[in-house]
Amino acid sequence: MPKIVDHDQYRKELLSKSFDLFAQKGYGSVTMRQIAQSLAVSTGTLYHYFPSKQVLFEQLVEEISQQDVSAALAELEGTQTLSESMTALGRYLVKNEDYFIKWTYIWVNFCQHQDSKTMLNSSVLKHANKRYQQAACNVLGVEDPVLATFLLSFVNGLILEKLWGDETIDFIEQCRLLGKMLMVYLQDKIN
Amino acid sequence: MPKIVDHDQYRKELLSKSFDLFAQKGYGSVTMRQIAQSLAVSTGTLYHYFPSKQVLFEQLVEEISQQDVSAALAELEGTQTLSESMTALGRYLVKNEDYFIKWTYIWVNFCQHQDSKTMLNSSVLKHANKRYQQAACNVLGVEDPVLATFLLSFVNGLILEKLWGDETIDFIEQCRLLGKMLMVYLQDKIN
Amino acid sequence: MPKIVDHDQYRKELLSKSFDLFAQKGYGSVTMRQIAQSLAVSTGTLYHYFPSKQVLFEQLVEEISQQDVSAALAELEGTQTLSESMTALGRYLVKNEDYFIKWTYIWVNFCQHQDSKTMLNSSVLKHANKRYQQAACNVLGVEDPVLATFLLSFVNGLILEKLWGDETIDFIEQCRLLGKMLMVYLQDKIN
Amino acid sequence: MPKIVDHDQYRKELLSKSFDLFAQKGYGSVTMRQIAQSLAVSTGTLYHYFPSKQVLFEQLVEEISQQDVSAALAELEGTQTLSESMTALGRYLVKNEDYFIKWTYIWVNFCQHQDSKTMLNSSVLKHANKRYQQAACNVLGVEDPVLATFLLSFVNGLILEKLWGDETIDFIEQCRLLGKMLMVYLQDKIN
DNA sequence: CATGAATGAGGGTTCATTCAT
DNA sequence: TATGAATGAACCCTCATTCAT
Repeated sequence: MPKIVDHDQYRKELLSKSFDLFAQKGYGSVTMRQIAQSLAVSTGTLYHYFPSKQVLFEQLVEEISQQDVSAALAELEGTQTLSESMTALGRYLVKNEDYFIKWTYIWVNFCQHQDSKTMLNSSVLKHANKRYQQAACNVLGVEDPVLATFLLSFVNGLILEKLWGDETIDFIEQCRLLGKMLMVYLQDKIN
Repeated sequence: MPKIVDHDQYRKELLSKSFDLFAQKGYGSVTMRQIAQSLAVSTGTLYHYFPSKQVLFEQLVEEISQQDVSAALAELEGTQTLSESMTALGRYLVKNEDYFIKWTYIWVNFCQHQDSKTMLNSSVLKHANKRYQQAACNVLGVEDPVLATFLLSFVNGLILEKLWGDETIDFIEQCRLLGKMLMVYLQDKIN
Repeated sequence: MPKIVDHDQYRKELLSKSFDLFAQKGYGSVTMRQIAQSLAVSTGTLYHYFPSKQVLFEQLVEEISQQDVSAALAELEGTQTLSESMTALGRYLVKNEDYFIKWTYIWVNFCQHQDSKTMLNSSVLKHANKRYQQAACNVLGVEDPVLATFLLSFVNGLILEKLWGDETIDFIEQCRLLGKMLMVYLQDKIN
Repeated sequence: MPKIVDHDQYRKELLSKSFDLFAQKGYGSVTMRQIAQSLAVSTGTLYHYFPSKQVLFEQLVEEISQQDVSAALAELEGTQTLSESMTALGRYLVKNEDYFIKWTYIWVNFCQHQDSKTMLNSSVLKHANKRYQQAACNVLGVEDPVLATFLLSFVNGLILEKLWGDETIDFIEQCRLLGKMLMVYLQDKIN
């Protein structure tokens, strides 16, 4: 009977624990020792689960990208009107602000390392993108890719502004504004 | 008499030339040798102008933040209606897409290194923020900070989506959509 | 299970092996690479055992200062008269000439680097000093600090003269001279 | 008319000003920039007067070794008895303690660098040695090389003890002790 | 003569990675 | 499996030295 019941699960555990470190320092500035230390394992063990720093990072990104968006979006369900949805979205952003900022750091880091190499791995990016598009459509209740992109961009931008240290930003206020704009826009479109 | 060099101007020249490299590789993954090589100087010379990699990077960020936003935004002037403004904005983004993506990489890298240290330097961030807010108001023709933030977030988000490799995004289409939404929204507000 | 190494003992082994190099070249002129090479390890290994060149050197000094003086002086025991003691001392110096010269180089280097910094570490110096004083008293068979200092100074000076390249110096002759002087002096004091 | 009346004199001025720096930091740890700065000239100027750091140092040593010993020893003249001479010697050491310590640092550094290279330059050492021997004979009033070496060693040793941080040492007391010992010794020899 | 910008080899130190245990 | 000692290339940075002005 091995000590660790599930090799793969332990691997994922290590990945999720290394998330913060990569987000805070950036890929190029974290060392394998630091990671090992923060995971309370030896470097040898780290290399037992991941063949290289590069791969570790890529698996981390993949892990993030596979976290089920729909599950998260369940929180936004049960809302009837667009207005309610947007308010819920605002609250959701506020609640997970830290996570989203870290998430943004990691993705940006990942892309920064991708475009200097083969963009083969971009499949993970593209796949993630699709799911976010779909999620946006669900939230909006409209199957319009342009509008979905609009929503995603806006949300990304809000996070980015926060990441840049603008503490005056009010996610809820902003989302409410978006809600109003969407409503009058869609209304207008129908007429 | 020493070699005649305008020390400060040369320094700025080196800074602007190092922009691309930092954007492509990220702070932690660029080496001083690479920078020196891409600037066609020796490492010694690099250190003659910058006391450390850290400082070089910080000065680069400062340099970027001091590039005159208003001059750039002059391009958007001469537009009469909001609709025209937004279309112009879209074209502007398309034209400078590469620059904005690099610009985003650099700022994100900068923030990533800041928050592990004293956030004292955030003055440069805050200052830059203010100017972007003002620029947004100018473009909108409305002095509403919430709306300005809305616009900025949206634009940031668009860039970010592009940065993430979504090549399907159409800046012009998105900006036109934003234009429409703003119009009906502002109209509705008046009534 | 890791490689089994007696970390501390190996550290001391490395220290004693680096003694010659520091003595020959001087602190500021030895490189860590040279040290590593002469110890037949990699620089990485060197840094595994010592956090810095500075600390390596300081530990070397400490190691030297802890070498048991009394054990060495046992050689001088078994002598009955002052005259015999001094002759023994002379032979002792001749036998260990090389070591004492190196020893002097190292201590001088150490002091040279101390006085530009906090003299906190001087504890090691003071402690060593005391033990040498005591050893001098033992050799003299007299508990007179002034006389002890006299002896120590003389011995130090002899080494120093040798260090300076004076090959004509004859330790035994000099020590015999010292012996005579001490004898007539002590005799005279009694009368 | 050149700015500097006498090239050679200016060179010596630079040398004597660099004395302290070499003494404090040690040959291997001083940089040409530091020297230039402390001399308030540019590195270029430094190299105008000295072809290399090595040569600068060697010339410094030579300069030291050529400082007229006899002139300095004039202070000890006018003493009648050995006892008086020794007391004068003690005062002389006290007065010039700092200088002698620095002097020792420099010489030790010099030797440290010599023995790893060709000992050709030892001529300067040998020459200096001879003059010190002669000076010692003068002070003693006896033309005995062994006794001269004895005196020199003792004085060297006193300085060395001070250099090592032993602040309890009393040069005058020690020299007086030496005086007594010499007296009874010489007296005894005659009988 | 004097300056200080420029160089690039080399210094101290770190790091991803390997491997004996 | 798990460990951490070991490696050496590569990192950031410094230095003696050169040379255009």
